[in-house]
This record gives sequence, structure tokens and C-alpha cells, in this order.
Amino acid sequence: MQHSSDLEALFMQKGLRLTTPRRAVFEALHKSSRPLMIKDLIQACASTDRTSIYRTLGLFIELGIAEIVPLGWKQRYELTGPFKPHHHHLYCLNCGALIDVHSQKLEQLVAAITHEYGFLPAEHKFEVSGFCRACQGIAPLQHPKALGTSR
Amino acid sequence: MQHSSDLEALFMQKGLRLTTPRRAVFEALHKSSRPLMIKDLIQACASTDRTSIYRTLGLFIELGIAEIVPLGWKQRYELTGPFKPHHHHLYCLNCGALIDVHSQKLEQLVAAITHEYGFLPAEHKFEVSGFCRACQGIAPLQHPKALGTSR
DNA sequence: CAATTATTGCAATTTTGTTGCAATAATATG
DNA sequence: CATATTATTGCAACAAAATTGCAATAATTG
Repeated sequence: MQHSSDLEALFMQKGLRLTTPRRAVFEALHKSSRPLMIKDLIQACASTDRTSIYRTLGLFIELGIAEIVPLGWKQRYELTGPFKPHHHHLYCLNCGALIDVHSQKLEQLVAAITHEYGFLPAEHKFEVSGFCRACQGIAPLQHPKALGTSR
Repeated sequence: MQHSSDLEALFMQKGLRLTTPRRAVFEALHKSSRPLMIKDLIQACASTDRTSIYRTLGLFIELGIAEIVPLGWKQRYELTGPFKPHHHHLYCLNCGALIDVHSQKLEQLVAAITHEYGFLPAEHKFEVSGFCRACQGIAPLQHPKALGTSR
């Protein structure tokens, strides 16, 4: 992967070790087109202990290369920053579809709002749930429970 | 509380029963100035079973009178809609301070973005984490772990 | 190669969220 | 008012998510 070198450079620079478990978590996240639930990560990194996966996620988040994506009741995890361009999601409550959104206006608004309060932003979350074009009219209004990553 | 009648009216209208557990969850959320973690809710509604609290939260969310607020790794729960005006948060990673944000521009942006995709929005989340005015400079960059509701 | 430090795996535990079902409480019906 | 119906709850058991302490291991430094 062409990203390996960037990742190695980042870890080197911070005096951190790019170990097998960390590579595994990174690869699993990188391969996926959508944010992964923890169970999917654990499955994908079968030879890595749960604990290390959580610790790695925490580290990635501190480094700004991963983030928690809150969809429904469950957290999901996704790469961001240098390895997957920062974006947000439209989440269909009926079919689970995820639409990636890149909005320059939103980024500007974050800057404007935080500036107003003298607040120094580190990261921000923006997620919209509702109904995608295909599911409108058909869909019963409900709260997302067990919509898995597969749909 | 002057809200009781509104709540009763809403439940009546939907053919739902405003029972003791539901009142307890509502009151706990209503009394709190910040979103509550589930453990705080369970503590506040000591005479109500966990299961009923979760079911009540699910119901409130469907009714649009409560929402999940994702801060750090843990979900929190807060009233919204008719009982607490819709808003978002700036969350200080150092001291846990929460600043409420009301932004008309953000609401407009949600409409604009979703319209672009033919997406029908039901709800949206917007949370910014970083450092409040007081904590800038002092604060070591870290990820929020066990910042309780009390700070 | 020895000493130091970073990182991991393991086991145990805690916290969070879910499920099925019988008991209960509220409401409607005759 | 008694009974039938339905909504809602509590309980117990479980499943999933996340955390903790600690000893073992791997990498790095001197």
C-alpha cells in the first residue's frame, strides 16, 4: 500500500512503533469503505487482542488519523486526516445506506462558531440521519437499532 | 413543572401512557443542564429498571423529544424539541466543559446539504471537541476517556 | 549483550445495551 | 362494576462494548 510509508513516517516522527497490531487495525479501517463497528474490527484483526484494538483506536484518534462516527446507538470507527479525507455522513434509517459528504461550508462554519467562543477546535462530528431518496415514502419512521455494517 | 401538561398532551395524542418510569426519565433529563450518561440516568431513576430506561429513551428519541449526544467514547442523552431547544455543543477535552451552541446557519446548512442528495433529514448531530478559552495553552492533547458528567 | 522503554496479550471486571416472558397497570367494553 | 384487552413494566439472563492491572514480550538504547 502506498500509505504505509506515510504511516511509518508519522509513527517514526512521534517516536511510536508501527507494530503488527497497529498495522492490522490500520489496514482493516483502510480497506473498508464505511466506518466499522468494533465487532467488525475485532473480526478483521482476528489475531489481535481486543484490548490492543481499543488502545490502537485511542492512539489513532489522538494522532488525528481516525475518529469515532456515531450512528444510532453504536459507535463506529473510520480513518480520517491524511489517510481518508475528512468527511461526514448521511445515514438512511431504513436501509442503512451511508452517503459521504464533503462540505467546505461546514468546515468554515465550525471555524466561525468556535472562534465566537474563543474555543480551539480539535475535531468535530456532523452526522445526519433520515431517509435516502430510494427509501422515502416506503419507510416507517423508526430508530436505528441493529443495522449492521453490511447494509 | 409547567412542562408536565405538554408532555401529557403529547402522550395522550399519540395514545401512549405517561407512566411513572417515563416521568422519572423525563424529569432526570429535564433537571440536568447537560446530557447524561446512562449510568447517571440509572442512578437518577433508581426505582426504575435499566430496561425501562432504555426503552423510554428509545421512545423519546422516536417522538423527537430526546437525542443521543456523542461525546468521547460514551453516548449521552439529552432532551430536545419542545422541552429543550435544539442545540449543539462545544466540548472541552481538558476540563469537560460544555458550551451550548445554537446556530441558525448550521440548520440551514443541513437543509442545503440534504436537499442536494434528495435526502430527507430526520435528525442531525453536530459536536465540536477541543479546548475552551480557559484550557488553551495549559492543556495536554489527549482523548477524552472518563470525563464524567460532573465536570 | 544488558538495561530500558514501549507495547502486547491475557484474564478479570465493568459498563452498556438487548431479549423473552410473566406480572402488572391502565384502558376500554359490555 | 366486572371482565377483556392492550400497553407497559420488572426480572433474569444474556450479549456486546469497553476498561484495568499485570506479567510477558519485543524493540531500542547505551
